[in-house]
Amino acid sequence: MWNYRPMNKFLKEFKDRGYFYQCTNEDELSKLLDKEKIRGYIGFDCTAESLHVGSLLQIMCLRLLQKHGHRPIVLLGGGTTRIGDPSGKDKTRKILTEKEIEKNIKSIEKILKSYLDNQNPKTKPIFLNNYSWLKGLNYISFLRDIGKHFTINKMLTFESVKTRLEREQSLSYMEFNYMILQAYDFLELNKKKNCSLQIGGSDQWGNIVNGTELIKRHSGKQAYGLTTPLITLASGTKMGKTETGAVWLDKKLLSSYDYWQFWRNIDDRDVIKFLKMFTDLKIDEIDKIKDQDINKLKIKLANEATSMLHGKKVAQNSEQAAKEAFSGKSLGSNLPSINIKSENLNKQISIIDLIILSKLENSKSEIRRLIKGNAIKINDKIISDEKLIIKNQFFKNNYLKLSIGKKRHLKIELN
RNA sequence: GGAGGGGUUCCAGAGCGGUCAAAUGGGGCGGGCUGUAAACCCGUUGACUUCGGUCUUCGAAAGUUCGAAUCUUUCCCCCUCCA
Repeated sequence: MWNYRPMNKFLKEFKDRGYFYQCTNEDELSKLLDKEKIRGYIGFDCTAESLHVGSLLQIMCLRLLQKHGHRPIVLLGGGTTRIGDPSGKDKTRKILTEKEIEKNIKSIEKILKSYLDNQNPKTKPIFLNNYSWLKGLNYISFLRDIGKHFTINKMLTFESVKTRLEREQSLSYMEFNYMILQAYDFLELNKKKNCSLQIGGSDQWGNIVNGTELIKRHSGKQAYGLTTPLITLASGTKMGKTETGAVWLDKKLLSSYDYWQFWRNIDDRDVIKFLKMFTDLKIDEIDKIKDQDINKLKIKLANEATSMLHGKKVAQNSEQAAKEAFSGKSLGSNLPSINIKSENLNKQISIIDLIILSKLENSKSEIRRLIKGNAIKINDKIISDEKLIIKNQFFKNNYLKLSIGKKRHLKIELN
């Protein structure tokens, strides 16, 4: 075709890595990105105390913007979290207190900073909290300036609203306004920060389109939206569970060892896809190695993903710990560990109490069951007596390795 | 406003006076097989236990009964249909 032009590099990589789901106007966005370095934003909801892997794809998008010389804006939804996004929710979610939200924002910001390049002045992320402009809104002027651009007729057609109404589940006026506020955020960022792109998960499509349309009507400017697909695992389940629960991007909530394990245990069928999505390896590099031994690839994935969050050293330690833990014999000096006081031993602590103390399990009945099922090991020896008293002899150089099942290992240190 | 149906253990869903800590399926956990995968097979899945049992659970409260998830009353919440 005579007017063929290659797709913008950012967009191409965005697609190649599997981040792409929908775009408001792909051709024009591609041209714009070729022409200039832009600012793009992603909003993060601050309902939880930290981010988990569910948000990792969005974070990767921010990194990709940086990589191509664009500047990411991170919008922390301090204001909108006070309202609650009804998208994908059956019920009104619980409203958090101001304090909780502030605390969440701080810890989320910290995580994002660890993923992004904060040095390059041209691409370093801009952190904003929409509470700063939402809190002072004047109701009447907001209705006149912004409200007039929204029709109820249209708003009622949005999926998030429709499903609520269809199921006759109440949707409060407060939540109904969420989409307007998010659109307003985009307008505000467009006006004040010259932000012309919003990226979000596919469930945000409606909210994003509202934003670009509002900008068009209000300022006559063109803005763009991009969405990422919902990641589903080959097994059909939602991404983000480990042996212990949610996969937090915060070592206080999930140890780096467990984080590494999460990636190590990815379903075979998802490995290449995730290498593309969640590592910095080049696409052609991944294509070259994709026929390698699947377990090597999983280790690579785990190392890459863990380094990105916790650093290379920690990733290596986790790999080492895993090797030791699964090869069986050695103590696994890099395993997560806890300390117990030697007085506890003098008090004749039983195996059950030791496990309770370690917090690996919190039900004594469950521990008894595990013992019956040959699941509990101390220093790789199966424990079959639930009344076993733990004595000093179990500790080698003040260490003891406690295992539950094949995957949960803990180093217990005496002091 | 009128007429019905329902709220059961993580979820779905049976039970409808004692044999019910509650069928079955899913999920979870553990074991086996393997590759720390998937699939498959087996076990387990309220808490505590001196392993004899004990205690707490079937929307909430009160009641009937020797005995209630099961019957009665009141309350709360959901759903379907008709206006």
